Amino acid sequence: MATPQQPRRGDTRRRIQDVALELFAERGYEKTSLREIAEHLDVTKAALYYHFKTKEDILISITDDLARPVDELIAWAQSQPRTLATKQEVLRRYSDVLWGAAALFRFMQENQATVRELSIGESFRSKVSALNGLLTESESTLTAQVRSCTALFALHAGMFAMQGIEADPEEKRAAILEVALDLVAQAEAAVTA
Amino acid sequence: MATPQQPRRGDTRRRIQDVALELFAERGYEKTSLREIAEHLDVTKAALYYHFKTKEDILISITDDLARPVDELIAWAQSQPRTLATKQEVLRRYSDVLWGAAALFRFMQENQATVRELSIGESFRSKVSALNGLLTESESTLTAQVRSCTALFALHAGMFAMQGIEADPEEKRAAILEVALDLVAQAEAAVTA
Amino acid sequence: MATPQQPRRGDTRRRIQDVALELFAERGYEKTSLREIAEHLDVTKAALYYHFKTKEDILISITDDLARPVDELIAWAQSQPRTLATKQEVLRRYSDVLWGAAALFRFMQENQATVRELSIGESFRSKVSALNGLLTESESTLTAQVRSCTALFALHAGMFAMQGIEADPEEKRAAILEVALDLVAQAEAAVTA
Amino acid sequence: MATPQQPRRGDTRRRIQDVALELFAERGYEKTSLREIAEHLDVTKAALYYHFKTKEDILISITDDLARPVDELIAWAQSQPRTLATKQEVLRRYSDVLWGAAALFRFMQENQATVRELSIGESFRSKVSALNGLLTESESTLTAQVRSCTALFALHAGMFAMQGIEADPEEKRAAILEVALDLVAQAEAAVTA
DNA sequence: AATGAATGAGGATTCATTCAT
DNA sequence: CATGAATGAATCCTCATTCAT
Repeated sequence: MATPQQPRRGDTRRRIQDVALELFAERGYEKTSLREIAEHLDVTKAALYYHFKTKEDILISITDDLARPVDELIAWAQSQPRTLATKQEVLRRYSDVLWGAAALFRFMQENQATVRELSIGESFRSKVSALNGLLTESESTLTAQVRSCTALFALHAGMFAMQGIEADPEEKRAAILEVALDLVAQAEAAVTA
Repeated sequence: MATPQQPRRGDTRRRIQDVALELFAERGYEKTSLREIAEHLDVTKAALYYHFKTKEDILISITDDLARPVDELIAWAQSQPRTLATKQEVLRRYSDVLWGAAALFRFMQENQATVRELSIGESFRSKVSALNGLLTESESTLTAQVRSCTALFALHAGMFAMQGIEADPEEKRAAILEVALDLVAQAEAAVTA
Repeated sequence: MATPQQPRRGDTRRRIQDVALELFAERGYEKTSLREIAEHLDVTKAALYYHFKTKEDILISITDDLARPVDELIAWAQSQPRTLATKQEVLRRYSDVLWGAAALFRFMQENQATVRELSIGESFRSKVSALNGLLTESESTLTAQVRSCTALFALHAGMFAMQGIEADPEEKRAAILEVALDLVAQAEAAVTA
Repeated sequence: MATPQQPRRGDTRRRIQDVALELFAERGYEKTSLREIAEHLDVTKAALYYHFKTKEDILISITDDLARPVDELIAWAQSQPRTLATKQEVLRRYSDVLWGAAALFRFMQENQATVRELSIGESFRSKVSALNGLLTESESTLTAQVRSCTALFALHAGMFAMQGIEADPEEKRAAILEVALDLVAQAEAAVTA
């Protein structure tokens, strides 16, 4: 039965991703150097290059792994009827996805200027855009569209920006979701009315 | 008479601020080098240092100039009764402030990770926090609090993140404000009820 | 076989130290740029940073290596009786140490203003001070104390400042040592008398 | 009459020299920037250039003013018989000169590496050399020559390097002079014997 | 699977100096 | 008598990346 004490073998790749994401989210992409990442892992910079072609590649690999659920969510939603129930389920699931990979989404939100110039930028933007499209009916009121859109951003903002509100994290998350659900409901109401 | 060919003459300091903010907002703070700024202005890097002590100092000076209205708004709000009307007026004025210095606030939003490590980070955070405090009643429902908070972020997000919605900018801005106003109204209703 | 054409191979670190010390002693610490050092070695500036964290670090490493004998001398002297014989042996050995790392001590002497602001400054000062304490009896005449002190500085000055006197280096060194030995003898005599 | 309150007029040139010397002696020539000097005087860098052609020029002017006594001393000594009495008087007067312009000589001693590359370097070296020549008889013993030389350096070292010895400054200075006088006496004795 | 040694490009910053006003 | 504005050259240092071993 192996030596569990050992710093694991073979999973270096994942450890790099973990540390990199942590640092990227903490200090920003540009301000995080490969030297830092390597030092945190007690490895050489060159070791990183054995596992990844470039710095950007590390980020891409992280995104590939962690953002897949968003694609799955979009795919699922596209196969459903465009009802209020679906939209609300999208929000519920999106909330799960967001909290499941909080570090990555925090990173995306706090490094938008940087990410925009990276290859993942476009793909991320298009995902958010797709989600938005699923929630919004382009023929409805401008106000209704904004409401749907806001529902989405409420979830985003809720992850980190609402630290002013003190409450049990899970309760807070529930409250945020509630507000978001309500927003799409109102948006829908405007159309149906 | 009138303005001669070269627009330089004492206004270099302001020109630096303008170009810097433009580039910071466009490409991010870290990725914008002083060389770039200097080249855009057709000046030497050293000239920048005649006007500002450090790179960060350029940003600080911009913030000092452009974020003052936020402080004024906060001061005003603190002298008003904590009624729904006040809160809605805060949102209206904040919307004006935001659009009046769009580039700066866009920068702040898209470079959060960077800004957090800069001296302006804390001061910006505390301003948003103060505004939040003015909109939120800490003894009200969690949901109500989230709603107030969301009103604020709707304005923020509205500036750049809602590009999916195609409409006349002014109309869109009005719609966003309307949603925000509605959110605080709903929050207030919960308390009063 | 034997040493091939290129003498590089793991000894880069030492080569940097050698060239750096040479240039520091020749042109002064501030006036010696890392570019110069790199060029003398036919390496990139960045290579220096692979081996040393900072410019000051290069100097520190040199001092660590070359000033050790002084510490050993101090330690030895402290384990001996405070007799004239011991003091004279201290001077003899110090003379050896000084001439054994002439470039470093020349540097220290000719860059005092600079060194004072560097981390090695304090440690160097304290070494000289310790040596002085070993030669001087604080309860003896002021003149006697000055004489002991002068003995030490005669050795220092002798290394470079006495170029006016033309003579065989070794003979000159012997003469300087003789004068120094004589000075402590006179100092001691005053006490004993 | 007149306004003595005023920050003096016309003596700016001297004030620059004073501040410059103070800073040069304190932090070293290279590490003292013209900006620093200007700031200490509450003037613009450009103002310095009104009074002096270059940074080096400031130092030259200081040296010209303060080192003149050394030239006078040398001239006087050359007109005297080469007796022990003369040599001792040279030391006495040199001690006065040294303590009369302590900052300058401290600077010279602690910035030798820098000074060597400046135009004043050669002139300073030649003065010390001339003094040495006046104290030393080239046909005497090597040891005797070293003794004379050491007498001179004892005075130099005495100014700053003997801070380990605690005593009233004037008494210390007297003791140092005594040791120096004694050294040339011993040197002379060897020849006469 | 990883290291040791190095590079080239570029970063922010500082300096002595100039000159029109 | 002095300033305000600017420059060109240099500084130390950091970074992502490479490659032979």
